[in-house]
Amino acid sequence: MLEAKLAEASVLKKLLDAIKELVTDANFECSEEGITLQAMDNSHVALVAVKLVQNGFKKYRCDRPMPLGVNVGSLTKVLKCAKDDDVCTLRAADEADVLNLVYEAKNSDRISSYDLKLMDIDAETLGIPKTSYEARIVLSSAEFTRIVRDLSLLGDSVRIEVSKEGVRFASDGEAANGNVLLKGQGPIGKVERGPQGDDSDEEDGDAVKKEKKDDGEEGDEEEEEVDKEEEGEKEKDKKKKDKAKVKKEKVNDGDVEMDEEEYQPDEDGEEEKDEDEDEDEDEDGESKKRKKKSNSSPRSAKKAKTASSSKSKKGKSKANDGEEDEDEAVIIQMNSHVSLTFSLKYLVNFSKSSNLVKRVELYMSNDVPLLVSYDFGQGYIRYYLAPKIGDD
Amino acid sequence: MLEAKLAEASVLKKLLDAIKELVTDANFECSEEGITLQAMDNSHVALVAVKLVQNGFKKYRCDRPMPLGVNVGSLTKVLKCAKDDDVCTLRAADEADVLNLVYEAKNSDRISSYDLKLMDIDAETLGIPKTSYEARIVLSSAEFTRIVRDLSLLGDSVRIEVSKEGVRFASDGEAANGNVLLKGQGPIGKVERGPQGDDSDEEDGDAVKKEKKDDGEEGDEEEEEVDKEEEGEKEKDKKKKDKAKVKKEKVNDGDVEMDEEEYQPDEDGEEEKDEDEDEDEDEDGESKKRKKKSNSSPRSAKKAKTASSSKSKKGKSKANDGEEDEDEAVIIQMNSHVSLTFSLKYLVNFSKSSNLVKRVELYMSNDVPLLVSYDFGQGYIRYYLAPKIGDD
DNA sequence: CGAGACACCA
DNA sequence: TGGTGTCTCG
Repeated sequence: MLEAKLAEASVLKKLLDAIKELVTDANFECSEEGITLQAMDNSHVALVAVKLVQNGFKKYRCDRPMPLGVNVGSLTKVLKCAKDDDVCTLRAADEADVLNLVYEAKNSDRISSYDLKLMDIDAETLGIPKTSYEARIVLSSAEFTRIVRDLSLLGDSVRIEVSKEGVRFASDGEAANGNVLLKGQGPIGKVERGPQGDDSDEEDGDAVKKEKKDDGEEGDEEEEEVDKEEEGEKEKDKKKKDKAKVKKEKVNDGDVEMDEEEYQPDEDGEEEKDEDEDEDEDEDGESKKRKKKSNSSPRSAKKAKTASSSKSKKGKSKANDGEEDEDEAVIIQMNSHVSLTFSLKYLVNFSKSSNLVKRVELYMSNDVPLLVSYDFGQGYIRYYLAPKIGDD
Repeated sequence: MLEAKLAEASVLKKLLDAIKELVTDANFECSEEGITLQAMDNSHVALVAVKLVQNGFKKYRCDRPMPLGVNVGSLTKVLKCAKDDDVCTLRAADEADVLNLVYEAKNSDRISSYDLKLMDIDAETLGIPKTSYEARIVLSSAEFTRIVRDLSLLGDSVRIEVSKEGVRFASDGEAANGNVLLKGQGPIGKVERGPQGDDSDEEDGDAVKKEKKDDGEEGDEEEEEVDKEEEGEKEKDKKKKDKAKVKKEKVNDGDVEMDEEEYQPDEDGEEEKDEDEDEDEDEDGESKKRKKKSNSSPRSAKKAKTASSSKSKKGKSKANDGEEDEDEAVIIQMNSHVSLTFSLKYLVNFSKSSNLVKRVELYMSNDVPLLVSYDFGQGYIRYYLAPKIGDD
């Protein structure tokens, strides 16, 4: 028995709008912690992971874990029948073959009820790729949308390069080449943490296939071999980082809002700096400067809040003028130089989630899938996209 | 000789936008009472009737009845050349082969003149179906649009069911079933009147063909036989109702603004309650309560106003807070349980008229065409749609 | 201003 | 039935 009441149907509507062109069928996994969905896109290049946490619901009850296999297109249609501000209740009996959605108008003189046929979907065990990264970018989701849309006019791929200079998005096309450089707010610091969530333990990052790079002419120096040997490197690397992460989170337990400030980068900053890149010689210098930046990071306070964070954040930014550019600031954290090439088609698709929340986070390491994370108060939607191989 | 001056071209524009996809050619019948248009849609399933009453014009003169056969698409194009707030004058000489449209900008520094070629169109004598109904629903035209558009995502047909519970729109589709229940404002009363207009005398309700029901799996218990025998019932029924209606209209003649209040439901309320349904046992009680509802009915005052009613109404609802939900309230009147199935495609099409006026009225009786009526101050646009047969 | 939806056309 | 153009919505 599942009964989940959302205060506003709009969240669900936006989520499904965001994934409907990526995924045709998917299981909504309901458990007492909330509802999650994980699915590969149809070409198995991208992976999408959605979570709606239990306490983001007005009311939530799920007696025992149950997968609800839905056709995403059908669910999207049914959700189109909800007004954005309708109260939306999802119900499914155990072993039910339909998911019942009830929409109640705010003034409650209209009650709509929809029964969506459920289907059995093979629960493909999807490995979520590694959870620690060499680079983390936080920027306005609207700006991210704009960048990938702009570049998609020129070419099919974008090379995302994180360096001390900032983060550069570059695309080469038939008619024109273009690139966008984001400078970042303050000095570049170390990557302070991976995405927050409960899927940190799943470790087989191979669910997202490597995509054959089909355009762009630069840097094919390593190819597959590096891919293999990096895999080994990453494995060790990840263990190290997980250890570091544990320490970090313990420190943060005392004061969640201080997580960025209290984090000690010196240890794992040195540890994590390992492979291919050799431009990190002066990173210690940057680490020192970074402390100043961290103190002014708007993200630190926002990120730790749960549930209604997006609302409260908005109110805050209205209230005090000093932070109204909070949505615009670009935060760049980097342990080592990262350069990856991705299909713009997917990134454009991912960026549809920008209507969910003002900020988006990008996590990258060389030769592993990019993570694009939209964390809204009541949960998150995350996309993983394998890089095109052969990028420099 | 016809000369008809409209204060705002927008009315005509909207009217033609509303019918242009339903009708390709039609006669505008001009007489001293105004201009009417009646046409079957191209597949002869739906009938559309438009009236522009004489006193809704800024100036109106029509010496003798004349039909103006126009290609609706062409007229639409010509009307697109008018700005919404242009003063629009229609002119046609007797026996003319063109209709002249003149648009004068409000500041009158621009005068446009268009001559639309006329054509001879067989005046198919169109029977308007019966004018008294077992159920009457008045609701926000935007909400009606929304409901039929939502349900059209799921299936091809909608079952509209009026009961004491309210009015339910239900559609079954491949992927999902859905229904919308509107509760109605206040207790459910008797049907207090049919649509107001001058077409009450035309009685052959068969102009709108019965449409073969092609989907929906429930309730085929009766089929054709009932259809036949109901036809006889309706014939008697209609006579009774027409009598009642005459009486009613006489009452209303004295004070058109009071038509709902002054109407005495006891007589024809009893008379009209006749056939199939047996859930009217407590309707007398409801009739008494209904008076209270009627007094607060926003529709009564609004309906009778002419010309600029929609504008003034809007201003009013802004001005005094008590009536701002005037546009949202659902009024349900029912003599007996009604359940009919219609093609959503047509209803969606009809609902395009919602930009003409905030409220729409639905009139229904079992096994006869649905009437969807948009009454704006200067006239009306009404649609008749045959039910799919075999519905329960 | 972009994108989805809808109608028209081929 | 699919593609294209327009329109309205976000």
